[in-house]
Amino acid sequence: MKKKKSDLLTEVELEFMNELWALGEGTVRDVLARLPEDRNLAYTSAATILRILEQKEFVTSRKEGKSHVYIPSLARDTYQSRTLRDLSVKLFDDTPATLVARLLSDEQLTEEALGQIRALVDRRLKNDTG
Amino acid sequence: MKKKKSDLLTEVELEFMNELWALGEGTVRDVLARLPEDRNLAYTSAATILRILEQKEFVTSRKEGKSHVYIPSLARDTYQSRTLRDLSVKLFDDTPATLVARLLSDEQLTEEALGQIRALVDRRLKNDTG
DNA sequence: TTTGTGAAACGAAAACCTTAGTATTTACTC
DNA sequence: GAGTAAATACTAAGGTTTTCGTTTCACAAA
Repeated sequence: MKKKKSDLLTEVELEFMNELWALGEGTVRDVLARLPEDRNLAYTSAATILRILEQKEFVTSRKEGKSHVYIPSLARDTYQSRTLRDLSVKLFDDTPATLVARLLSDEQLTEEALGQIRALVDRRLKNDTG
Repeated sequence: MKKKKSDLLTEVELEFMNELWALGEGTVRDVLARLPEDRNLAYTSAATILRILEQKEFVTSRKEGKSHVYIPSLARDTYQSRTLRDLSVKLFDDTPATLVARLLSDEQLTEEALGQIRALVDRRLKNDTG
């Protein structure tokens, strides 16, 4: 029996994964350097988070010199999909169209974003039928 | 200075809010009755969750007989938008088009859902220009 | 060999979430 | 008013998350 327990990242874990995804891979110090100026997180705290991420198998690591280099073990795309599916189920009655509807109803949505979205939908339709 | 602290519901809080949104309003017993058979949550636990939701101002309540009737104090739509904005920022570089792209790339997306999404985008574009 | 430096490992405190047992209050009945 | 059933309030235990200090370790420098 697996423990499963959600597969989703916590707030801080996501914060760290975002930096690792941007870097490709990195040490504790690499990640820490990318956090906002006012984040002020102790080195040991960052190390702990990365150790936990490894334990949860969101990253792997290799030894390089005296440091660990951490590497994401799942792609950002994959995690994005997973998150959207989870959100769909929990808050949008498992109906992606409702999710898009809500996104489109956001007043702050720019004209540019709207155009991009239309293009994406068009392309996806073309690929399906053509 | 406000406390802010995220404005987002926890897992169980969302579970309860979903029932309240479906009901319009309800007592502890009403919500409990809607939870899945195998949920097996004690009455007092459910009461605690609703009390917490009230304390966090996600619901209000009025006294009716000897019970409290709980009423959502924000619409589901509103919370959906809030969640999407949060997710956009945290996982999609604040670029809603990327979010839609990921949604569309989901293999499990049905033809029907795709059609609905296209219709939504079209309608939104028409309303903007016309 | 001792000392110094940078990193990892360990342990744990503080905050918050989830669950539920016990005590108290409330509204109704006799 | 006393009894009773149902509801709320209180309290706390156990788990997870976030944070960081202390200790240990490896290696280089004196």
